[in-house]
Amino acid sequence: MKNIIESTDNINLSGFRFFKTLTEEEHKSLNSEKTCSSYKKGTIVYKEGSRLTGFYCIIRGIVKIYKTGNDGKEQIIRFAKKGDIIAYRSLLSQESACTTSKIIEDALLCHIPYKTLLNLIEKNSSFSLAMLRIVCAELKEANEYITDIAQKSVRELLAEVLLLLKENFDLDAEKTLQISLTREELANTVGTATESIIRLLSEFKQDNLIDLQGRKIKIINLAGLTKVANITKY
Amino acid sequence: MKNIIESTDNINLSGFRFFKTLTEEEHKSLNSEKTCSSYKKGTIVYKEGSRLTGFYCIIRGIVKIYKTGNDGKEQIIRFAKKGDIIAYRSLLSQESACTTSKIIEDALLCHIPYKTLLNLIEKNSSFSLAMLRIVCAELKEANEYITDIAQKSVRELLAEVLLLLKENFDLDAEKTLQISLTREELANTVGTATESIIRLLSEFKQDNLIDLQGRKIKIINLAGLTKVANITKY
DNA sequence: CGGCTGATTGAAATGCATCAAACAAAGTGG
DNA sequence: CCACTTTGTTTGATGCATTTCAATCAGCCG
Repeated sequence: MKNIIESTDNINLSGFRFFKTLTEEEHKSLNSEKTCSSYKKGTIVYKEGSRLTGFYCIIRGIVKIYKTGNDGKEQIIRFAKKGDIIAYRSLLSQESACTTSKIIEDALLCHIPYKTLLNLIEKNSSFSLAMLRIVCAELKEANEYITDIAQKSVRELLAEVLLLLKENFDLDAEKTLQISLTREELANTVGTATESIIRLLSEFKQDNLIDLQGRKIKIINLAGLTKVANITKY
Repeated sequence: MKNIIESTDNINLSGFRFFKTLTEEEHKSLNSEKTCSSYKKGTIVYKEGSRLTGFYCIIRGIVKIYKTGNDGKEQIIRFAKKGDIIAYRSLLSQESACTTSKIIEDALLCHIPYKTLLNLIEKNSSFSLAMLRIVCAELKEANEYITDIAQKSVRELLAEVLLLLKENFDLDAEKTLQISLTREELANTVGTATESIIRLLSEFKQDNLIDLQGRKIKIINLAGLTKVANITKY
């Protein structure tokens, strides 16, 4: 476990939105039953097929969650960041993990045991409802992504993914996307070939929609990108 | 509401697996608070954007759940049958419906008010857990579908969809798929053009994987179809 | 019978994947 | 600290699966 570089047990989860509904009592036991660890970029938190002992709450850093297709190709399902929880789906279903999760930006995660989760669900109906709403929100996004991936061209999809990343990870003062992905990771999100991503990105750059410097992506024409993405909402 | 042809309030929901965890007391109030109605093929149960007052449990019949893409094309998310519940996702999130659901085989549905659902979640933690597991199961399938749709060829996908339909709706003694879809509906499930479905189906027929008689699809070579679908599991 | 929806086939156009090669960057070990 | 290996990026050329457009046909209903 050389990739877990420090053990930090003085984290308090009470501030995270996910645990808003807990009583003081519950907060106490949650904070004593959790285990926080820091993870280096590249570390795998859990693998497809492994048994899970709990779920994780992300204190900081970014995690990519992906499935391995039948041809071994990775399909990125989502990126999780501060405040998000991961691994809860398979845990609740009491199945082996059906995704792999990998740190893509140095992270601090809290592990919360299954028993603690079950206890909260049993004792605190507000928590259950909050939990239900989280799963429902993720299901909604999954359904929307199915629709997009099934109907849109790679060009539209890439533009949309850039916009989604912007929503989730924001831009800095120079409009640079605050998540750094390889071209291959972008390809594995969109479900296309790395070369296609490269070509489309440089087309977007030529069209003055974005600017590129290595892995840094600046979004310089939001409206234009939205148009390319063929999005009606927002 | 001319498409609701009868009102049947003598249905007892206690037998359905979804309500297994309810106490006798809860069964009673559930059965008194629900409203059952019969729907003709073609009827829309609820539309994208509409406000929901409750969710539905399917007593019999088949319902297709779809989203409308930005170009107006319908993307079928799933087919629901006896014992399944629909509309619960948007209801729990307290949002307008983000899918449309349409009867594709004459159906009998029970409407269960939001209040009743909330009450069950509040009072019965076993029910909450069961509910959570249902949403998690649907999320799992959605994630798997994302991976397939993003990575597989239309040919592989169609084979897989036929197999999924077989799992969910079975075959009769003559190996005929017990769900009848138009070519367009198949196309809207796979996310492709109707013409592609037609061509691929007749290729499958030529390869003696399936047999076609109008909308009836017979699966005569399960192993072969599985191979075409490029599936490792099962 | 005409009108409508769904199914089918053909031909042409194209978006995207694949393969190949070269290059850049970054980390490793002597 | 430099050669080496590895990993990621880029560009070009080619092929193919799938879309699109067009036309015809079959079945069904009022």
